[in-house]
Amino acid sequence: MQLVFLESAVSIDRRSGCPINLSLEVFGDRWSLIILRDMIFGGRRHFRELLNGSLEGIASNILADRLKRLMELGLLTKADDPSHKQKAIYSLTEMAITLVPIMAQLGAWGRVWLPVTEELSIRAELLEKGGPPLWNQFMDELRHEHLGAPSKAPPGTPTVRQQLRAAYDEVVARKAEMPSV
Amino acid sequence: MQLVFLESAVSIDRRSGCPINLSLEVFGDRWSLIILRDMIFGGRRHFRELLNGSLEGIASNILADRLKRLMELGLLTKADDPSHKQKAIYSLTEMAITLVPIMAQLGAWGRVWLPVTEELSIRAELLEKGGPPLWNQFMDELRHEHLGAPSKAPPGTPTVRQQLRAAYDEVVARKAEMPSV
DNA sequence: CAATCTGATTGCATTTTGCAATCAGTTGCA
DNA sequence: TGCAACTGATTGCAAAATGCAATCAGATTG
Repeated sequence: MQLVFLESAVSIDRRSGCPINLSLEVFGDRWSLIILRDMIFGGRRHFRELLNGSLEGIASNILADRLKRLMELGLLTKADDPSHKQKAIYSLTEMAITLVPIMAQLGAWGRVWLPVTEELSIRAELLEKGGPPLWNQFMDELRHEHLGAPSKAPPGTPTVRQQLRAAYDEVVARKAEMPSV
Repeated sequence: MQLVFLESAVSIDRRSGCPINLSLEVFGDRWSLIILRDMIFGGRRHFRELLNGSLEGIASNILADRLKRLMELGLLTKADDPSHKQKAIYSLTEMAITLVPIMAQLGAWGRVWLPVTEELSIRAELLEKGGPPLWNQFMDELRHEHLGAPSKAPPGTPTVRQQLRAAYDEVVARKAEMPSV
């Protein structure tokens, strides 16, 4: 940690000005992207939701550290929850919302080459098949949720997250019916 | 490190079967993707080329460790160099070649949000503008280079790597002419 | 007023990382 | 023949990151 990064208080190495290197310096660790994944696809906004909801079992000190770091890097913001004076709501910034295409490509690649489970990869499959139009719809929904942007969705259309959720539930239900398959 | 990963000798945690998580377990570190970037975009094939050529200055023990790991994960293969009995040539596998879209998206995102330098981001810009057709052409070229696949390129067309290199050289030349801009 | 829930923080042992130095075998050249 | 340079690594060591368990104080609920 040596050079000041942008105008924020976070410092990162800046080993080089290569975009791939700089991106790696932002999420080249085992947890940052997992947290963002849970916020983007799981809709989690609170510390406890992220702590207990994650399949991978992040430790609370690491979660606290990464949330702080992601805020300093400009990927998250934090606000008070009106319903509970100690509760904080974390929001994605535009910078984080535009990670959706990267998440989609990562998911698509992992689905092909790594030992994914069916119920957890159905979402990646849907996202891949939907392509950039679906990614854009999803990003618009996230802007509505997290940035208060006006919703562009025609009323009555299911949200992308609902579609992903429905596909997941369907696989889980099918697997429960036919446990041997 | 607990569970055996695929059929290889490498073991990784398998914290969950989520494709994004598994992808992160493959390159959720600061060096693996840098090495693959230098092989894909820089055309590097030897230990020394990777060691001395990288802008970020990887240490030799880390390079050795990551090359071994990437081989065990199925992203690289190693072969003897006929010209030198101690020299090894590293090749990308299909698994690694299909990272091109991820690299392109990472580069595009980093170019927008991080303090990249112009000469290092021109390639990301070109790759973004070229879109999937250019990515596919590039992947075909890599298959030809690394897997011995027949070349699909019409004779006389510049390779994608040549195009990227030319764009980089142009920026460097322009900046040398007008150092104040 | 006690139990529970909130978002953390602390201490500590283990693991991973990164730098510097070093290694033995191979090659090129005088 | 001899020796320097180059090959792909390996080793030792200090520093940093990680992960677990315990703990915290304030807010809310029953």
